[in-house]
Amino acid sequence: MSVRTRFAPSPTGYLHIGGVRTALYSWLHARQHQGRFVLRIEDTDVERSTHEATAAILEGMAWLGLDWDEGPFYQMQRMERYRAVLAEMVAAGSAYHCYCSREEVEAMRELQRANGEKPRYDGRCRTRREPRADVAPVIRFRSPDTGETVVEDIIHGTVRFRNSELDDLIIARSDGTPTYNFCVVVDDWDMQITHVIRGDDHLNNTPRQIQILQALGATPPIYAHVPMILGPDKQKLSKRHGAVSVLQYREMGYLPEALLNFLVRLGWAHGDQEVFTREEMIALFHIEEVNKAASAFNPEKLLWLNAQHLQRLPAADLAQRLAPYLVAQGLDAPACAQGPHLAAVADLLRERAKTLVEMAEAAVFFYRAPQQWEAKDAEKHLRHQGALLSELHGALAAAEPWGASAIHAVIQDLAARYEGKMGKVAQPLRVAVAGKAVSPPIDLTLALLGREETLSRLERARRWAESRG
RNA sequence: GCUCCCAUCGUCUAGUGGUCCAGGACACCGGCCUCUCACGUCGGUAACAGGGGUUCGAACCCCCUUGGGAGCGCCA
Repeated sequence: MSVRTRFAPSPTGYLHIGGVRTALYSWLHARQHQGRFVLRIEDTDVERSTHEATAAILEGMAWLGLDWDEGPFYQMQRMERYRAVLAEMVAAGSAYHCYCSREEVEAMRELQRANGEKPRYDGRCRTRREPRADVAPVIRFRSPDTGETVVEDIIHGTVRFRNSELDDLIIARSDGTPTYNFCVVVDDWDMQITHVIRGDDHLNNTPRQIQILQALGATPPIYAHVPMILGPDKQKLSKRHGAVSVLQYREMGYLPEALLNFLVRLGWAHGDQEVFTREEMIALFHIEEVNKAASAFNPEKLLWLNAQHLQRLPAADLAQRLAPYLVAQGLDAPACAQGPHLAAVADLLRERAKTLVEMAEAAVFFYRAPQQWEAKDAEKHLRHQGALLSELHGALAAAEPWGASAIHAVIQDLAARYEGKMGKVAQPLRVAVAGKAVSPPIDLTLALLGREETLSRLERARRWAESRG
């Protein structure tokens, strides 16, 4: 049988980092087995589900390149099917109507808790014959009282649950809508999911789902419960840890492949390899090698990985990814088209930027002359340098042909006359042109900027220096 | 409280009974490179939670303790 996996988020919020990792593992598993990856939206919680959340999930998946082969399926559109299965189960006696009020059940649980027991429904409606006229019943699954249910988990191994621990759970609300544990089972069954890969917070639900599957006469899928991702402080990952939504990472200038690479390594390793391409992940990842322990999210390592992937991107590709971030810096397309070739700029900037946002910030001066110089840098490198700037202007105006080596020669010649240090010349030049004391190598920078723009910026700096004495 | 899961450097991990006085990566600290900032490179600090077993031998197997997490919803 060919592999079929699924990702089944509920649209009650953004697509978060933890969800992405289980999606990634499921996707990877399907891809490496030439299987199918199914996307299913679990929207049966009408109260909390929103269209915005659904849209954010789809957008996040698309950005990450986690493409699905089937779906998205929406559970709300499968109500008829659920009702039919529910009716069959009631008819077969594997489920029954329960007329207990919420208050009654709550009182029951309260008492059990007081006695130090695990709160559970006692099954008092199992044998009820007559419906209560004034209450809309829920439907409960009739769970076996004896024996045990065994989960064979790819990651955790064999996990045993005594059936006496599991009570008769509600599978349909009093308004007739089915609940989570029931929907997943029917869906995974109908969609012929072979491998259920999900967070290990679901491990405790699994025996119940297996029991329902058995009552339905279906064969349970293979389960893999992956550990959770914690915040850097080892606490449950939440908003106070900063970004948890994938789309925020896009905003912050991360590459999807870097985020995926980071996530795949959280709980899994392939020897000493740290950097993986999408193809390598598909080829090398194995769900059975995933760790059992939860792992902490490490933002510094993600940043480093992002830099690694920035390093490896072809220049043209890099430029294309960078463009939207330039717009965010206030540069429009025409402005960029007039300046130096973006691929060349990006290529120059890549090894000193860890995110696309940083790279965009560093790229701005190539397309827009600095409005003012960084005060400290101007004070240190421009002031009293009128003569030097003037000489530089003259020499660069004469440099032939305009290019890094000619520019380099100009700087060297001048440096020989200014204490012999390159820095004595390069720094004033850098501040004049870039507006600050940090930029890529100055010869390469000027070569890209162009002679005309360079001279005009130099001239402005010279006037400033002379006006300041 | 009950049930289930988990436990190697600060963090991500390698390690599946001897080749481990525990390897790699991020971060951190130092050197080198250098026109700035970075990149790169060389080196350093740093861990098998504790206690019992099993074994000639345990990071690796078993048990207990401790610590962490999850579940116990007409949420998913």
